[in-house]
Amino acid sequence: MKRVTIYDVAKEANVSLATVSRVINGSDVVKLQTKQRVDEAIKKLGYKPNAIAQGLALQKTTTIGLVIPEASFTYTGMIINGLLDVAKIYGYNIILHTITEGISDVDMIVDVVIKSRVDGAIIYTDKITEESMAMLNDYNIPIVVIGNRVSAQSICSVYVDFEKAIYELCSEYLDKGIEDIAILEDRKNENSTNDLHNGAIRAFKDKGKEFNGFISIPKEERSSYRFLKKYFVEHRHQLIVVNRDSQAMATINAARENGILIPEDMQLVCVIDTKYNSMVRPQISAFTIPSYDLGAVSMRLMTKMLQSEGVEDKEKCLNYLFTARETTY
Amino acid sequence: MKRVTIYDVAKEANVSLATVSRVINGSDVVKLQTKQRVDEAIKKLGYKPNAIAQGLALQKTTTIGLVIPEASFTYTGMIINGLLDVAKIYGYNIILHTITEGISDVDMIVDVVIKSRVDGAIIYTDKITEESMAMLNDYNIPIVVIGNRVSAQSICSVYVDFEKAIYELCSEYLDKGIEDIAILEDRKNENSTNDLHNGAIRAFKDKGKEFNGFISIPKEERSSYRFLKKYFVEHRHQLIVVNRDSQAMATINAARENGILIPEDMQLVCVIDTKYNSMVRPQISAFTIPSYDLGAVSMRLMTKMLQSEGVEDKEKCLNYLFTARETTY
DNA sequence: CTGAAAGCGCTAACAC
DNA sequence: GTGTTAGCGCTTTCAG
Repeated sequence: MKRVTIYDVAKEANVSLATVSRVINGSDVVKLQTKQRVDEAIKKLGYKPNAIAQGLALQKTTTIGLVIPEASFTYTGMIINGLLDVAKIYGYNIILHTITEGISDVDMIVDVVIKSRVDGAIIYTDKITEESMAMLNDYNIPIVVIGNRVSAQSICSVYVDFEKAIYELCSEYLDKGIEDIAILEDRKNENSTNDLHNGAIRAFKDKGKEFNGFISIPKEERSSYRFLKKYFVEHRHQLIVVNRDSQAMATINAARENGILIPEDMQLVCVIDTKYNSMVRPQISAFTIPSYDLGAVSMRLMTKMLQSEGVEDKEKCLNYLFTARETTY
Repeated sequence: MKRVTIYDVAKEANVSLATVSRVINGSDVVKLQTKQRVDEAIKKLGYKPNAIAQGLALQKTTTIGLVIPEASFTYTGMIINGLLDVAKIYGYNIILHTITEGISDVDMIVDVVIKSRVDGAIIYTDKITEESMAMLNDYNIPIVVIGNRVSAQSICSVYVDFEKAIYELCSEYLDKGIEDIAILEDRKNENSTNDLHNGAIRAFKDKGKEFNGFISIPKEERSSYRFLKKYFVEHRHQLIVVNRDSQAMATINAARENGILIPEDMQLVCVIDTKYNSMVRPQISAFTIPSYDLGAVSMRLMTKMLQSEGVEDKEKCLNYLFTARETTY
């Protein structure tokens, strides 16, 4: 089926293509009668404007590039949902890019993102380096970074302050006299791990104590579970903080298999909440990240940047919420 | 920063834009010396070809549209991963569209998909109607449908035969003398539910029996869990088959809260396996769908269609695999 | 209110 | 080998 162009419509409606263009774009200077003729022609021919050609002519594509870590959909899913919903409202398309570890890949993304001439990019990854960011910034394309607090000329960010969250959590437990607190490394999320660690350090320091409950998982270990199963043979904690749901489950299983009762012997807090946390037994206490909002706000921010409405605040901090379930008391 | 065009590069390298174009596209007729000059200019200016303009000129975009049900990332995640990996290899971009219930939305997707002039579309949803499919087919754009067995002139499909899977499962249990088998409706996946149901019916029929263990969830119930909690007060089964991991967990929780032991009193099989099935306790027996492959194969099929290599088989059936865990014996 | 014409950046014949 | 030129489909001044 031959694609019907604006020209075909013009001929059918007996007007010039300029007029058709006006009708398409809702220009109000067209006489109602002509508009109707054009509308009919469009319908009859089943004409759909070629977004590519529009993109070329307008120098914008109404699509934005989304960059996420590969294979991360379980925890980025909600973010993407939020993003898509807002994108849909504003009529933006999303081009999906995943990023693998290793710098070279980042360059590839920058390459693709630039070539595809998206109007903007939303990036969610710990692994992107400052250089790549600078590169992107050079191209002067609006960027929203999710998860890290950064900003620059054309870069905004939306994040949740976990350092603060953990700070408050630790402070509270310290006040209750619970001092043997451990934080489990999440090798897949360096930055968040650092945030957690720093929050704990600060909380302990403020009470005149020193935090040294950071559990790092040796490189050679294939999974948190395998590691923890051995770890718990000799180690105990009163409270353990982990990053993702899968780590939480791994912790529960490993602890249980070593005779550690949760929450009686050890309490557990998962930082990133997902629906699975409340599906498993015991239900896992967690910080609810407003994932959906994280995506929605990012996209909203993006639209603002694109319309160069003044973006008053380039760094948006969203609030977390602690949901106590069965792994704490 | 002003975008640098092919024209700037041409001027810089002192050649015509045609030559630059040739270099970009790796045409081998360019003299090495000129090529080098052009390459230098490209590097110096930081030139990146405008994919939009290329798209216009070539009448193709090297991007394909992916259509999935909204908020489905937990179970489509792996599919998307497979898809993206193959897409990356072949240099295709992915535009992401989500589809909500309700026909009108489908038209919107068709609209967007056509307007964005993707080279092809990969669709994963139960909800798309035959009409919309026909519409898409009219536009003569290559389509790969994931999950359902359909094909047409420009439509291929990749699926897993669950009807057969359930048929075999039921047959096996019937042989063992277990006849009280139930299948739980998945309101979010009509078609799969039907497949399951049909498989069971066929299995029973082949043994000269009748299947009537279909559990449909009343419309007014907000979740499987809430429904099952009440359901299990009066009902028992020897084997229950559910579609998704979340339903499996709901079933376990609801059953347990009604004093039903799994697998002792009731065995449980989840149709769509995810990593969560092996993280929870008891670990859930499930059919492993080759999700990643589903995505990868689909994308591979798409590339074939796009290069109009003869696609010998328009309907690709992938094999499932039964993974027995702790909810069956 | 509508039409003519000049691009947007690139590719692909077709010349030289 | 390389340059010239005519589109790809649409938007947008600028005239009328």
